[in-house]
Amino acid sequence: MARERGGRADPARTLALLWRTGEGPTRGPKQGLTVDRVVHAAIELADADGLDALSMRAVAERLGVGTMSLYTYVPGKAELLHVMFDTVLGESALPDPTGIGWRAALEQRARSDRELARRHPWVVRLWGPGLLLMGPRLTARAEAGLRTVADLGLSDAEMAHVVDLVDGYVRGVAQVTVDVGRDTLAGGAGYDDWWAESTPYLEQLIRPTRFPTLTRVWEAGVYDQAPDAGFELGLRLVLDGIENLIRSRRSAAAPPAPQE
Amino acid sequence: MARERGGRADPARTLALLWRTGEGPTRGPKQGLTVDRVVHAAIELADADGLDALSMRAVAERLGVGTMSLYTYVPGKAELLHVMFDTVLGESALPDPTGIGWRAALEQRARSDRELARRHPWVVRLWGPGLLLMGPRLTARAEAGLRTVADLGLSDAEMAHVVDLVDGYVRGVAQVTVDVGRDTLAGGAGYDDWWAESTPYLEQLIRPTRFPTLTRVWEAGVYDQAPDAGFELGLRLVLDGIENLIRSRRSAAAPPAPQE
DNA sequence: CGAAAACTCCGTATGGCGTACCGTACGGCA
DNA sequence: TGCCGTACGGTACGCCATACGGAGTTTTCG
Repeated sequence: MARERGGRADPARTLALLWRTGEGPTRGPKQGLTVDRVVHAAIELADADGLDALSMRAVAERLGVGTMSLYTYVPGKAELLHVMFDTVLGESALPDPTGIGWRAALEQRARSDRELARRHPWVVRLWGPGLLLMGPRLTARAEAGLRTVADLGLSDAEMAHVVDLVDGYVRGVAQVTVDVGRDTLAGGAGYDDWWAESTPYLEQLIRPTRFPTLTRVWEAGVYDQAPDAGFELGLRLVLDGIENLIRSRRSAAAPPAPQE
Repeated sequence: MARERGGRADPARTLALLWRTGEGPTRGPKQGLTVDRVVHAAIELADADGLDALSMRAVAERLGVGTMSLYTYVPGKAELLHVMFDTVLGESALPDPTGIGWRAALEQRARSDRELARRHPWVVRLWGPGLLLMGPRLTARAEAGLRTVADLGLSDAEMAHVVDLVDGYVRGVAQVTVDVGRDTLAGGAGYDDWWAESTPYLEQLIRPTRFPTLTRVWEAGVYDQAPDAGFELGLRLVLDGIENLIRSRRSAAAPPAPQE
């Protein structure tokens, strides 16, 4: 009939895992591991060898237990990934706008996220796409983000969208920056290897006649820069856009207020 | 010694596949399929059942051939995904700024991409993260994008960053919008099912005392909206930011020039 | 105090995947 | 005509997540 409770795809069980609610068993042998040890082993493994190398076997081996023992602590791999994600989110700072203002706070938030993505390249593969479960850290992030832009004259929806915009921007840059390539790339060759080896062919295919602007920009060396060279510029533009919005909302609320 | 040429992870072979350069064999039996038929079968399959259901076996079955026959046309699954991606990119329009201006052109580009992501939810999983190979459509996109913001007084690098900013924004929204959940979600339950079933637990965990701003916004119903409700607002802010930049560059270059 | 119940650990097995290998049949070219 | 490169595809290998069930351990209850 209904799916067995306590198993996989059970919101109650998964949320209890994320929030570390739920008491352990009273009967039976002592547990040799903890959820935390499992999660941290998985995180270390993902940091070292990438998400694609993260298998239940590998995690179990690193912990010196049988593969199936992990399923005592975690309902399945999907849930493990969710907990890994929420755990590592805790490393990103949640700056308070009091004193420094909303713009500086959002900027710090963005930079902190970017460093998180550098430390743990695999998070960007879990962050953007797919369902995000509200674990304690993600919830704290959401609260802090909204608080940053509260009391600026924005509507509730606008507050949420503005924070999402900044977060999404950082995620987008991280996705092209971070060497996720290592995971995805066929053959195990590095990003630079592939790029270097394919350049001669590309230069033959991308003729200046058909792609004049692109070749001009290419030859100007723009694509030789680090792929996140535009991070600062983009962040500034995004924040400028937000500032525009805030100013317009403010001036609408308070009639006598010349701009600039 | 060196990896066998013509095999996998060979840039020459992969690029030839993307650009449809490279002549077929002269000897041997006639080929029963074409690269195009393979790619389109794979695209249909991904559209219908999601990326996770896309296996070489499934593609072969849909085409009525043995699994291994696919490897005659395509070096491996990774390369097939690259070709699928570049193929489907061709569906997105590349608006010309002449007449309508750069802002309207970028806006159309953004909207067109968003519809592409709706038609083929799986593209957002290939788009952002990982290495993007310069196939013909991606190249055309880059050219068109740069052309849109050429001659506005921006530097070459700024042109590239500005286009990337808009593209990245759309990708970010698409990633949270699109029902990628179907692929990733454990247990096969729908997004709404999961959300509905987990809400009571969430409301117990996310106490108003600890997360006052979040609960206020939550209770205002902001998160009941479609997840891409902020698309229009965010796009406007991003374009505003770009407009700021362009204006500042213009006024710096040409001293006596009233706008409009 | 003994037995049942609840629990951990994990060996084994199932069904998926990508793809290497190789035998067979084909067909253009010498 | 015969050669040899090629297409096709069966089989097999080594991964993966994980279902199932047995053996051993601890708590609880009769």
